[in-house]
Amino acid sequence: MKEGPDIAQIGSLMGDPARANMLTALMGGRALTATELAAAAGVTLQTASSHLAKLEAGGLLTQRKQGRHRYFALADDGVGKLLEGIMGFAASRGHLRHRPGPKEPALRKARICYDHLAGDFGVRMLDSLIEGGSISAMGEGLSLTAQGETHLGSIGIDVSGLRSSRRPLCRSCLDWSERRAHLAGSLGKALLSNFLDKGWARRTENSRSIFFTPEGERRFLALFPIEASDLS
Amino acid sequence: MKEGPDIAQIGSLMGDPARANMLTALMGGRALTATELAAAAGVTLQTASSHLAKLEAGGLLTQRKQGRHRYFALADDGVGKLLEGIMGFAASRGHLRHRPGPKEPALRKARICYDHLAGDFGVRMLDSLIEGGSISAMGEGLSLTAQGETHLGSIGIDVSGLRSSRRPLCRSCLDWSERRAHLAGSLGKALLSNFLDKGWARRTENSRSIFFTPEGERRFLALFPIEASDLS
DNA sequence: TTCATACTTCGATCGTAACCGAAGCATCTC
DNA sequence: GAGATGCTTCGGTTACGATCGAAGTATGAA
Repeated sequence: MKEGPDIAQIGSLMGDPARANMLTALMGGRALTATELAAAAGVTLQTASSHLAKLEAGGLLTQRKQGRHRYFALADDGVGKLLEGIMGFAASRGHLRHRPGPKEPALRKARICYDHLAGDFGVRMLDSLIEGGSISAMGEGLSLTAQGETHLGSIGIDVSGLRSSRRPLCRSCLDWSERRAHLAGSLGKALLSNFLDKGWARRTENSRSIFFTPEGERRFLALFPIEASDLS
Repeated sequence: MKEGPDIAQIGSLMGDPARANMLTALMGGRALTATELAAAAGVTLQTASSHLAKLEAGGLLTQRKQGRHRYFALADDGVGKLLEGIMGFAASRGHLRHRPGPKEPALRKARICYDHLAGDFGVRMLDSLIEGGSISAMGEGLSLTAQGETHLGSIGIDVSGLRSSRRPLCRSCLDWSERRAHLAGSLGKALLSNFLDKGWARRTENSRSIFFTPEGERRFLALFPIEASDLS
């Protein structure tokens, strides 16, 4: 009866609304200070501090001191993957915090999922890469083709450099808003960075949504075309 | 701030030890009555009833009335997948309920993971199928080869029948005890059923562990050989 | 040094939810 | 029908943990 890993510990860590809000905020990928996280969770600084200590002790967060600030971030991309998995599940059961605020549509269109692009744009990008033969899909697995390596190289992605990292190049990640897969892994991260570097898009403050400039959106859509017969 | 799916709801559902024990018990794959689950969780029947109602309302469980019994089971394999994901994560962070009881080694050797084989034997089986060319792996994706279809057909697995189901044939599932992948999906389920039908192994009462008979174990190991140069 | 900012620790309050006893339904057996 | 079993609902207790005020520590600025 006392066998196996303990679900309850991490469950209760994520089960508190304040902590869940903090984790969701950190899914934005960048490290945040205790004060910022307190604001995101809607609690005072003392309370936030206590929550953050628990999350860190639980192995979900890491802390980095920098001057008089303490920056917190998700411990690794395993945490991000887990959170996205739970979000997808929660969405599938209708557990939405659905006061469909003004930022909601922007979030569905394009947002950051830990370190890569998600939402409508993220799903479209992967679909287009598969249709164009740059990525081949097998079950839940994705792999970059030789053609894809050339293609992405021409955009400015150094694939061979990514290959040397310990992290998988391509991973599929279930998108909670679209209920379909988008591209994660080091390649997904590199692509998003590429768009941000080129100025096609930028992050927004205090939200996980990604804002595409009109020009950036035009170029993105041109770069990742999809079949007209899209039924969604 | 109030954007996206609500992690906290399902987090708190799994965060209570009694409920976590119930869910873990149901990972055994078979439906259990309220009384059995109360015993598994170590609470009285009234308390269990309340927990079960919450889990059902949260979409994690389904209920089936049969006579004066009520059988509860995981709502679908999405729940199983989620739970296994969390177990793997919890194990990776050392969140074990580790009073390494007498049943622990048996659980690591062979256990049921919702509906398929996990543990050392589960990992070995997948490794062997990949080595033998029956399954090809690409990233996290798995697919059955033509050779594999013939091979498994000779054991008595009707692959074409499985293909017609809506559920994916092959899926990789991260094993929390071995920290490597084992085979899930409808094929994983069919293989386990096959072993049970042949009498090679049987389920144990009140535990997720799978007991192999000496003869069954011999045949299993012969059927799924692995390279001698196994470093584990 | 003095003051301000960032954060943690302590202590006390308070609400919620887990828990069980007892009573109430439902279903099966005889 | 009467009695047993399986489970739910109700009511009241209890304990845990989330919360914040206040005080304490660390870092930086003046």
